[in-house]
Amino acid sequence: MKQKKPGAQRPLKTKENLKHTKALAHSHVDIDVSHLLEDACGILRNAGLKRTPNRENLLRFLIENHGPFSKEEIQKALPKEDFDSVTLYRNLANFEEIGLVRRSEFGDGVSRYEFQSHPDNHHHHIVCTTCHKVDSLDSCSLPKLDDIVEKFGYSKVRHSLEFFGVCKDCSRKQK
Amino acid sequence: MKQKKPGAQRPLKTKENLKHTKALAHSHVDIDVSHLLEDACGILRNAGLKRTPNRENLLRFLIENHGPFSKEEIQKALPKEDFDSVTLYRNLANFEEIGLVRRSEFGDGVSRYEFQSHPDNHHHHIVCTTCHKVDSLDSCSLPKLDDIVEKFGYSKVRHSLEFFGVCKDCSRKQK
DNA sequence: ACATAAATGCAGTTGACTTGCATTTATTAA
DNA sequence: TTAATAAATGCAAGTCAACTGCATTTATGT
Repeated sequence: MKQKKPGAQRPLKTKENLKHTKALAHSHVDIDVSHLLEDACGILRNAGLKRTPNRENLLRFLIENHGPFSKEEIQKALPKEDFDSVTLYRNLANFEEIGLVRRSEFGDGVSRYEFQSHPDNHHHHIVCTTCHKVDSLDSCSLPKLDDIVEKFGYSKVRHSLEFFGVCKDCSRKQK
Repeated sequence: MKQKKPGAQRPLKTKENLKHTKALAHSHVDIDVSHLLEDACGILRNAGLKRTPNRENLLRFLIENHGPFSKEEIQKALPKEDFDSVTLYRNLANFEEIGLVRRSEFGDGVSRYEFQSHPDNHHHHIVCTTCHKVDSLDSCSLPKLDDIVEKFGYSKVRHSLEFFGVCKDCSRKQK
């Protein structure tokens, strides 16, 4: 179950594009964050995973900030006593497995992760091929490229659409 | 971007047999392949890239076979005197840059490449998450997941859709 | 508080992909 | 045809994200 990535392009500059929407003391946002965090921890528990400070900090960061983020970006944003790289990778993999986070790849050899409050909470991204900024697109339907260009001011737009599933042969064998 | 009429010659590594005007008993498929190859080489030339035996063999393989293929798969299929890995990577990168091939990633850490006879010849893939077999899907519009499941016998289908472009800031700077 | 299964983190490994550089080769001009 | 030269090649060595093994620590149910 290797999930390695190609170092296809150049290393990517990880600058600060985190949204610091840190909230006021008792806003809806805070309440939502707490709620989402508790939900997530419930899912952890159901999956037989422990609620560790590492995981809680990681989850909180992903819930409070709108990704997707690379491991590098996550590490910079977290308390440095947390997050040996190995632990971070392992937790992200765990979270992905139980559906708490979604992993994306943008062709630069780095995986990026974002919180997924619900499996149906599915959307897509547009990535600047120059500065690597990532914007999120709403729905799950294929928007017209022109609309995207217009709405976000992007030019030279291309897209990549891949489906993943279990083929007939494999699902037969698995039975 | 047409260049010249194809003389439809064999792709040998010896350089002085380019005048073999074969002509007969070949199927439409062969003719198409030759034609596509000549077109591709014209694009090479226009891009200032040389027509080497390596590149010609690589192009022919990609034209004759329906990818996408990993570097590993390509290497196995080609004459072993061709294709040191480095050269292969470099040529694939060159081809991608001038639009002759399209690179895809399916999350297993390996880039895959396929011939793209025309920039508009754009389609998508469905990948078995178990055996990694890849099927191609026709058009460029978002098919209904159910249809795919039905048509190809896939189950547990998910998809990934990413857009790439140059954002407002970057295109401003580039001017 | 205890037992224990899971989580952590260091060190070391993997593997896809790149880079540097000396050599070879396709192309263009003489 | 040949000479000039810019590009292509290929070996060795490097890079870097991501992974594994294992000894240690810790969360959790009893």
